[in-house]
Amino acid sequence: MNQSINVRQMPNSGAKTSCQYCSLSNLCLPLALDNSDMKKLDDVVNRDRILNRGEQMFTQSAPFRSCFAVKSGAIKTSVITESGEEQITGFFMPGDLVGLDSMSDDTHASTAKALERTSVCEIPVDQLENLAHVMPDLQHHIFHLMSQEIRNSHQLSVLLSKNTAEERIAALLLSLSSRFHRRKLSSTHFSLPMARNDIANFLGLAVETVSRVFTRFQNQGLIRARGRDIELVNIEALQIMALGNPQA
Amino acid sequence: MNQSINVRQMPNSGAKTSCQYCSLSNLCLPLALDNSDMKKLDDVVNRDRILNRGEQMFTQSAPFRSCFAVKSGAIKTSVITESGEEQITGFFMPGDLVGLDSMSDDTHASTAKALERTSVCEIPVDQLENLAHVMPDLQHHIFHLMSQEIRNSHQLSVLLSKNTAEERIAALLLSLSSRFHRRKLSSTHFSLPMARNDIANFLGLAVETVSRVFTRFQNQGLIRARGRDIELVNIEALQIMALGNPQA
DNA sequence: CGAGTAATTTGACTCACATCAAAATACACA
DNA sequence: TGTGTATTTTGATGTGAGTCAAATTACTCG
Repeated sequence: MNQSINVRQMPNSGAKTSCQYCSLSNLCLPLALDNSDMKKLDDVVNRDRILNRGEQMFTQSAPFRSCFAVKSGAIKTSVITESGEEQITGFFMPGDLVGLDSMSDDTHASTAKALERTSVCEIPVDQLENLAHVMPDLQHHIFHLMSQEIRNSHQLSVLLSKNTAEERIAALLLSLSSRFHRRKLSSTHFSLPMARNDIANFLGLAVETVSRVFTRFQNQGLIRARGRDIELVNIEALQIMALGNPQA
Repeated sequence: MNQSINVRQMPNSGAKTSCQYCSLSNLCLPLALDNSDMKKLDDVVNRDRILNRGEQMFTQSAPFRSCFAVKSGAIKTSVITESGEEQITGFFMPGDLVGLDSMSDDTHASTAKALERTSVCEIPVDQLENLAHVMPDLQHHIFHLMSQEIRNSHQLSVLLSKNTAEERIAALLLSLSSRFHRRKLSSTHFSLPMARNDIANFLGLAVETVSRVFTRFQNQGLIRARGRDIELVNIEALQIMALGNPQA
């Protein structure tokens, strides 16, 4: 709507930072692009849509018109089964692209909801597709992101079908840790963006089980947890834990 | 099983049926293309690679150079965890495209193995990407297939984390049924391409559980099963079963 | 700040499915 | 066509995590 505004980028809150100057450009779509291509991308992006905690970014079955890049905050996506149950399919952090599971379909395959106050860039898909076929690197990058998402989902399937509650939670903590790390944040001390309930749902566990495992990990000196504040005390032990029983 | 009839009508054995005359063109890549585009696709496809049962089409971590379209037979893909366990991530039937989880990466994210004698068309990715640049419809179609695969995997996650053994197996049988149907084969009487073991692995169950559920279904008059030969006797009941407990 | 509500934790009990063991079939191939 | 191997089935038993219930702690907002 207002892509012309981004001409001036000020180190100011609420400023419309162009892709070129966005601190996430090394994680997000611009990653693959040279400067001139980035300008074109810039023009189709609607910046700074803000979502409050709990607010939906899009809803399953609603018309699909845009993907969203997370700028700050965190998003969860979930699918609702015919019997009405929710299954969280992913957590998205700054730099991640949300909505790829609906690419080239006309309705959303999932629901996306903000876990905290979150700002996103909206990228209309028709324009993204147009750009992609004049910009080979962009097409390549989208293929890459989508295949990455397939792989993530396969990893989740492995976790769900092969691992114990402890292994799943250790794996999730380590995954979050490495994602924070890639964003230049502490990999050992961070704040969980999601509630225990969401962790439980994502990992196919009961909330009570998640809670119990957290306290068990704490008692074993693997982590320190106060609410959402998490400190990974013994990463090596967590890694061994996450691997599961290696003799199997 | 018998789309090979089309192959036969071309001169000499090992005949290269063009995409244009392939009976699977309405399921496979050509679906999205007009005649002139299809010719170009045709030129990059290596036809009629044959795999015997158990033979690997590609292996996890091996260099990724091609996707494969299944012509006849069946393929399973699986990922191997660091602890050496296999998780089957999908079953692929004629018309399906295998290898999308590795698109735009340089190594395969999974292993693909033939469940029975299988023939495939090999499509080099670099050429596929090049074609996609110049053919918007092809690009669009690939996006579509990849997002479809993300969704399939999400569905699997739902199954693994929310459903009982009976519900999972009912869902799998119905999924196979509809896939046979789309290929103009009987939706109520078919031969399972995979062993009980593969079903168990895919659905995150023990073989013994799969076997027990099959006999239970048979005793309840839902199916008739003799080895891999399956007849769906009461589809409605299976559908209700697959939905899971609706009051939850 | 304090009341009301939501999120998290803890405990007691249950059960669906895994595991272990072994028999019954099916299948490959000499 | 028979023999050895792999697959499938059936039975007995154990357990990890779910469920139900209730206390505790953390938030929200007037």
